[in-house]
Amino acid sequence: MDGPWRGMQEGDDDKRRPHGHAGEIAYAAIRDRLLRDEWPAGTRLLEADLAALTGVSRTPVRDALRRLSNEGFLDYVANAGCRVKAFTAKDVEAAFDLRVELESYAARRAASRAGTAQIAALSALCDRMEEIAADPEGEPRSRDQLTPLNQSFHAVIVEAADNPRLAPFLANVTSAPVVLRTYRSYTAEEIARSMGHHRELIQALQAGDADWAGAVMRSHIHAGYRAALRDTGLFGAVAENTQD
Amino acid sequence: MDGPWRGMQEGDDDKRRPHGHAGEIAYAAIRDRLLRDEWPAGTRLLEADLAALTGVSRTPVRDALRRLSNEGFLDYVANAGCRVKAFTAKDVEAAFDLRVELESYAARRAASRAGTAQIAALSALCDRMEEIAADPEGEPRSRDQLTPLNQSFHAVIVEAADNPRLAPFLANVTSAPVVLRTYRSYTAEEIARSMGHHRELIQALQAGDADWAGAVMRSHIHAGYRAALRDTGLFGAVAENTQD
DNA sequence: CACGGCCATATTGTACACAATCGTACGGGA
DNA sequence: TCCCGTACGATTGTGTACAATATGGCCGTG
Repeated sequence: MDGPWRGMQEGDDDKRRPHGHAGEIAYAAIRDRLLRDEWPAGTRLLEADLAALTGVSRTPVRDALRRLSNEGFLDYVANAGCRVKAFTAKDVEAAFDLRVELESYAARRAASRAGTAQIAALSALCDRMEEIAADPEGEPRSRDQLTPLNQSFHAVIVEAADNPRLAPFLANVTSAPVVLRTYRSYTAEEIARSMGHHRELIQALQAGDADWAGAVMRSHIHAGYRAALRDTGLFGAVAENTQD
Repeated sequence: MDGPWRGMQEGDDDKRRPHGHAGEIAYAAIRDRLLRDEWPAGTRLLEADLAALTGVSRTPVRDALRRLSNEGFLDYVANAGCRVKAFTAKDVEAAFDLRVELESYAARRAASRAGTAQIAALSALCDRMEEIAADPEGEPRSRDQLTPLNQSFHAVIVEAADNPRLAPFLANVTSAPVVLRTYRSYTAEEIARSMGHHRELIQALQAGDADWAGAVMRSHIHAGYRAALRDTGLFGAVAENTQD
C-alpha cells in the first residue's frame, strides 16, 4: 500500500490494459453490479472501494460514477458521494412514459424510412425469438435469451428512424434496471402477445403506415409497463427501508 | 513548477473557490463560449488550453468536456480529444423533433396536473414577455430578454408534467446552440404568434384539456423549428469548411 | 437529560506527474 | 517521385498526493 506498486490486487488479469479503457472497465463493472441488484437501493458507493474492486484508480471510477448518475442509476450529491438510486413506482412510470413517446415516435419515423434490409433483419429477429419462446425446455433461461433479441429488435427500429439524437436518449431511459428486466416477469400469454406486436409492427412498417406502426409500438410498451408494475411493490419496499 | 504553488495564473480572482465548484466553473465557462460561437465548428479543444483559460486544472476541465459532449455540444474521440460539433440541418431537425414529442407530452400531462400557482406563474411570465415584446425600444436587446423568460415558461410546464426524468432529457435536447437562439431569428409576426401560443396553452391547461394543450405545444415548437431552419444554411456551410 | 458546538476521521475534489497513444514529419528505399 | 517505416512531439489517460469538506462522536453546558 505504500510504494509505487503496480496497482493491481483484486479481480483482474495482469495483461496490460490498452490505455484508454480503464474508464470503460470501471463503468462496465459497476453498471453490471447495478443491473444485478448487487447493492440495495440507498447504498453509498465509495470511490476508493470501487477502485479496489475494479482494479483501476479513483480517476476512471469517478468518470464512471458521473456517467451512471447521468443515466439515472445513481444519486449524486456534491462533496458527499453517490448512492444507488431508489426506484419508486413513480420513476418506473416516468421511464415507461418516456419510452412510449420516444419509441412510438421512432416507429412512426421508421414506417417511411425502413429499408428492405432492416425489415429483413426484424423478421429474422422475430423468427429467432418465436423459436426460443416456443421451446418448452429451459423455461427460466429462455427469458434471458429473449431479452437481448428484443433489445436488438427495438434497436433496429430506432436505427431506421434515422434521428441521430434518439438512440442515446433511449439508451438512457431503457437502461433502468426495471426496464431491462421486464421480460423476466412476463407471463406466457404476455410473451405471445409481445411476439404478436413485433410481427404486426413489421407489417405496419412494410405498409409504410406511420400511424399504425406508432400505435402498435405504443401498445407494445404499455404492455411492458403493466408487467413491470407488478414488480414495483418490491422496489417501493426496498426504497423505503433503506432511506437512511 | 516545483513547490506547492497556488496554481493560479490566469483570468481569475484569487478569492478562495469553495471546493467542489471548479468543475462547475469550467463547465459554465466552456459552455458559455460554445453558446457564443466563440469557436467555429470542428475546432479541437485542448484540455491544457481550457485549463489555462478557466484557471482550474485539467481534471475538472475533463469532467466538463465529458458533460458537454454528452449534451451534444462536442464530439469526443477516445485518445484524440474532442472537437466542437458541426451541426447539420439533420441535427437541427433531430433536436426539434425530439422537442416536439417531449414537450407536447409535457403539455398533455400538465393539463391534468398543473396547479393554480403554476398557472399563475405562467400568466405572469406571459405578461412580462408581452410587455417586452410590445416595447418598440431596444429591438435587438428585447430578443435576448425574451429568451430566458420563454425558457422559464417551458420549464414551468415541464415541472407541472411531474415526470422526474423529463427535465434532464429536455435540457439535453434544448441546450443545442441552434435551439437556444431561436428567438433571435423570429420575425415580429412570429413573436406575436409565439405569445399567442403561450396564452392558448394556458387556457388549455386551465380547461384541463390534454389534447388541446399537446396540440398547441406541437404547433409552438414546429413554428420555432421553421425559424431555426432559416439559419441552418449557415451551419451547413460552417460545418463543411472546417471538416479538417 | 437534552442540546449545541467542537474535534477527529472518512471521503470527496483538485492538482499534478508520469505513461500510453496518436498524428506528423522526416528519411530511406523501391 | 512516391510510398512506407520510424522516430519524435503533442495530447490524452491514469495514478497518486494533497486540500477541502461532510459526517459522526464526544464533551461541555443549560
